[in-house]
Amino acid sequence: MKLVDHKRAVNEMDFFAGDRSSRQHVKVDDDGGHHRPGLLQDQADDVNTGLNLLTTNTSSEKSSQNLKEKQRVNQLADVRAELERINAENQRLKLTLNQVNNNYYALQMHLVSLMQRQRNLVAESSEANNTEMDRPMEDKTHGGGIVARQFMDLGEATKAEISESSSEDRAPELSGSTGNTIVESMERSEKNSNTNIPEGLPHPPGWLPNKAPKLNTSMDNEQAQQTMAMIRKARVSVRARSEASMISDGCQWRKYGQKIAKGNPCPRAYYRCTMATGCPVRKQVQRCAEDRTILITSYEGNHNHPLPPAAMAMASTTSAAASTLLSGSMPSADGIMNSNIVPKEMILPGSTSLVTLSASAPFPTVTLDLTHNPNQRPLNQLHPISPHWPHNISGLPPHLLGHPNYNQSKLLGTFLSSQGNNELIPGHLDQNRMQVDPVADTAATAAAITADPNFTAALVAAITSIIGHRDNNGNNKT
DNA sequence: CGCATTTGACCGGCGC
DNA sequence: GCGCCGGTCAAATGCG
Repeated sequence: MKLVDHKRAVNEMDFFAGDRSSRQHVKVDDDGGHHRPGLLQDQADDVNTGLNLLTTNTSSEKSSQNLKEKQRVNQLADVRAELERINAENQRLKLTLNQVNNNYYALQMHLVSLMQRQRNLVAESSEANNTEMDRPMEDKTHGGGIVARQFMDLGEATKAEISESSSEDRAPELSGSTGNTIVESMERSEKNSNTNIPEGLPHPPGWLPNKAPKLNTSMDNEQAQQTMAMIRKARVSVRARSEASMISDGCQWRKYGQKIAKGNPCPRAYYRCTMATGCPVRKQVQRCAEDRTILITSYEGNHNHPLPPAAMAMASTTSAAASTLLSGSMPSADGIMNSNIVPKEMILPGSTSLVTLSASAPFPTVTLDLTHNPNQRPLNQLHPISPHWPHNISGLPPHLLGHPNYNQSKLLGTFLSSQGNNELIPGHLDQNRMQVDPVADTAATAAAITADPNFTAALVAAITSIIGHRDNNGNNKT
């Protein structure tokens, strides 16, 4: 019995899944309502026409009219069914198109990074490659400076890529394009790239690799771990004036804790994203001690699920900002903040928002200050617009940064590669030198990070999304 | 009754 | 080792 049912079901499936022309032939029989596959529309019309011609008395006229009406109803039903089918097909095509787009951009990113690497190879071919072997021990001997050193070494990251195979480790990533987050892609990278460690590159115990995801180096797994850890730790804070207890960012949050933090009488609330089970994103909400009308919201982590449009801007901003911040050649947060080259705060062009790279936090933090009005710009404000900012990231389609499913490690990697291109970054950056001044280098990078038009675009998108949820008085609508 | 929030306890990191 | 602090857990409580 079940077998028979199954067979029938399959037949029906085949019937509806048939090609369009045969589907169009499906008709509902006038009297029984039975499906009559194979009956052509024009044939039905022919029947109809014939009946009309034969009508000579009123009863047959009535019946023919009924038939006509029934046929019209049936035609309508057919059209509706066809519409639904086309809609379904349209949805499938949309999904396919999205996947193709993702793959295309992934490939584009890969190509750009390969070209970048090739350029670096050519530029450095004349220079001696004599520092790679010593660096790990050197790192080890710099007591207490491991983390800082990780950032310092970023400047030399591209050099390490010289002797490395190019695409093997990245291939799975590229073909996949299914990763939603940096973390996910890093985890995949970790799985894919932990073999064949060259003998010439020892890994002393306690040695910590560069933050930069070189993606195809022999130290990929360690670096991936480091980067993952940093990305998990990286934060984006948003300061906004709001009377509401929470700014609306389009995501669903569940409160899991509240604390009175030191130095602020206002309690800090802890939320986790509940839009998907296991989503690692957390956020903290706290009022500013100095100005209770200012709400400070900190985001941490990357969503592991697609986001509604309302949440996309913010989420992409947090992850983009975090990855951008982390991918920059920062010697350390302190290195940036202590540098007299790099501005501590910058105003986004075209907006009144303040972007701060935080040094005090134990992890990299980008703060978007939306509380300043145009007439109250703070000190140290700059407009670091750089027309020469690496085009391989600014050339990305704007929606890419906001795409929740885009594998952001590619942005990370490509962006990193761009750090080594001295044609593109004006000023202090010259990564092709063997000796890189880490302070000047990273200082310029930090400045350039914030000057990145795409980064600012993402920030502006986030700001817009927030402002869109606030009324003229700065209060949340929700 | 189920779900969300509250709140005290607990844990790990860090500085002294 | 100890205390402080930030972050998280989980039982209790509240609410629709």
